[in-house]
Amino acid sequence: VNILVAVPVPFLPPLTYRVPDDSPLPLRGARVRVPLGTRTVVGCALGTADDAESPADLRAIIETLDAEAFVPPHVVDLALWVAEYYAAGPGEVLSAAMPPARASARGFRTVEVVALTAQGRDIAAAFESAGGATEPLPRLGKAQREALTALAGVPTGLPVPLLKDRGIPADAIQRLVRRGLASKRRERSERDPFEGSPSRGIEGDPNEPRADVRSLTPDQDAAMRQLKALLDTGSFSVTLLHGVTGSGKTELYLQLASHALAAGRRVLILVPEIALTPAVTSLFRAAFGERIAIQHSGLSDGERHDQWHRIRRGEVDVVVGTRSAVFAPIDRVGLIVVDEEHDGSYKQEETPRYNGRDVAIVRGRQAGALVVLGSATPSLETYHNAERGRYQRVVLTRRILDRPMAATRIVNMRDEYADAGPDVILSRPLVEAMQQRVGLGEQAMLLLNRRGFATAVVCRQCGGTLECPNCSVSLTVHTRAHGASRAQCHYCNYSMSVPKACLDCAAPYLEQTGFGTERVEEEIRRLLPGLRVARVDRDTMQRKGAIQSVLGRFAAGEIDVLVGTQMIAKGHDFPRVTLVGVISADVGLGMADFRAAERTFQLLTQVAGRAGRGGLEGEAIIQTLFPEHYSIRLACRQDYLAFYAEEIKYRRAMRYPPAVGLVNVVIRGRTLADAMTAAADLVARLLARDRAAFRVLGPAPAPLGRLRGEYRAQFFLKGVQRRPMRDALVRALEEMPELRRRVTVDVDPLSVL
DNA sequence: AGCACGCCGACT
DNA sequence: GTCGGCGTGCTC
Repeated sequence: VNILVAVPVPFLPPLTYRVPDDSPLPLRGARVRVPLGTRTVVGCALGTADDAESPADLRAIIETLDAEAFVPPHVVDLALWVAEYYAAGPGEVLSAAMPPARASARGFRTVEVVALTAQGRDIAAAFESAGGATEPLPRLGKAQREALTALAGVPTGLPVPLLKDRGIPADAIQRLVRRGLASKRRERSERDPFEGSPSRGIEGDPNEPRADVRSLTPDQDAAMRQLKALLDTGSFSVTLLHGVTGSGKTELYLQLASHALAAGRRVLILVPEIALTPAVTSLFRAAFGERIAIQHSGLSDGERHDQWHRIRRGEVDVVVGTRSAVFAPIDRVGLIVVDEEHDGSYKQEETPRYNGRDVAIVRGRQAGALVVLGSATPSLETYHNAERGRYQRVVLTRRILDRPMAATRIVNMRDEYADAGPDVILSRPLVEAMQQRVGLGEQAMLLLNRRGFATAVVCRQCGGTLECPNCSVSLTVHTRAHGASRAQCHYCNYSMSVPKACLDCAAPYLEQTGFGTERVEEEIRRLLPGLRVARVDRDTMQRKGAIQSVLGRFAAGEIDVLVGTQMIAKGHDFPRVTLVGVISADVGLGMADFRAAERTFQLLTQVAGRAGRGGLEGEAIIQTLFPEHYSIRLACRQDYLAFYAEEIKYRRAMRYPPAVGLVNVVIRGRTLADAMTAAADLVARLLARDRAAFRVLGPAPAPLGRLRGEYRAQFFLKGVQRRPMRDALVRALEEMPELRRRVTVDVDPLSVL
């Protein structure tokens, strides 16, 4: 008998293996150890193969690891659906659906660490004392020598990812290992922002006793009745729970989940990446106790592994987690909640490029479950589906306790520039408001979606900007601990010290322009020296526990003003925050991305909702150069319906999603011409197959024309149906196997940059 | 000439 | 992903 096996290798289709007569037949979903090339790997059995179509000389499986299904068969179905829809390999999707492969029972997240062997250290020393060496030195390539030097001073070794950052290819490390000059080992990783007990940290707000929220407002109660009725049908449906920020959606999730459990069905709750703060986690734990599993990105491989098996054994009734939890191995799912369904973190930005929200809907259909999509600012896709009657709609119009929305004020920065010069970062109204609020013992949050100190270094003589040598972007200036500053690439991590003179024309007139969060922090300290300021962005959050520590101090009132990127816009409740400032609402609006307005609207609405969540009245101040832009104007009025009406018009006119389906294809090459030629070739083959079902736009150089040293060409497929686009694309790619390594296919892309 | 690098195709 | 094969170019 022959079986099909999904192997954990990108792009490989299911492979056929022979099952020896004396071996048991692996069931669909069981793990099997199989030979693959010169290695052996663990794959997932998909079922018996059609013997007539199988070639005669098949290799045999080595071992069947599970007597029953390991991955539940319905999750195998789901994974295969995802593989097909997103044009990914079945093996790589199933890897996402399985617990991490090499996890010790109670292990931690691991990294590979390379260290020199005794022999390697001798060689390194010999290289160091270069001229004097009489020993015959081995011939080493540039890459290997760099690795050797990097490792020479560190007897304990360095993590592989770190060496990669320094531009040392994995291949060179492999060569050193094969020569016996270095060795690799696996080690616990220290980089774990959530490490420590997930239930510790900021607790729920003591000012908001649980009993207070548990009794539902009339608004919530009406919504709850509708949701329960839908759940009680026991069949598949999708509901948009459209509730303004602060309207108490989480409480509805909890009660609806209890209702599902009472009916003997299980519950899957998906949340955005950043949302699983200790506060939220403890809320769910308090409600469901032991029979809950919480999965977030900070779990170690070992913890993930343990939880997976707990769920698989049926010991868990509620799974709360980020996008990959959509593959959780639970049975009898009756309710799937996708909280903040519009959030970008549901989309995986590497293969398989699935959207957890959309996969949740497919899983709901498969399981006969109610799928609840919750948001204050639904994605255009979701609202469009609700409008067309494909989804139900349940609306929460009022905030709990009838709290007013924050008063929102727009500051036109053109006026500020006219009055106070072009270097203004904080407008006078914002500075005054900060001073006043903090004076009253309240707190402020300032948001700017741009890291770093300055966004560019410009030469005043030749007008050139300091660019990344590997990517087509300008370098961002970051200040370091000792006051020194470095110019850094946000895409490839390249960094250099800020030069004193222009690299092109040697003129010593370099100017730093544009500002990021670091500069904002400095500006507040300069203008309001008494205030206690802290910053939250990817740069300050490198250390584990850093986020929790800063947010904890902010919650405790030890910080007056918190500056940050959108990391601070989500998921946290700080009752004493009465002022939210948006430094530049225009970041993003200028981008050549059809979702720019939607993202801006969502962010501003969300941010304005941050202010005044306690008993105090809140205010939001939004600085912008385009006060008349509809996404800014309507976000200030918190008018989703008007925004939707405006935006959907634009999407229809331009034929962008949700009016059409979109597939983004990026092709990389060593030169732009190389990438463009390959892209044009692919497009020609696509159109040769099918020129009726979709339109092709491009190819054209990608907006980020060069990335990590490679040139990128891009084209789009637009069509009402996804299938013909995907089919034609997959077929055309099969004709050009040499492109396999250079192509990225993104079905339903969120970002097209 | 000998070797390392890096690209390319194969993997059932 | 990972391996081996192979063309190209560097260095002795």
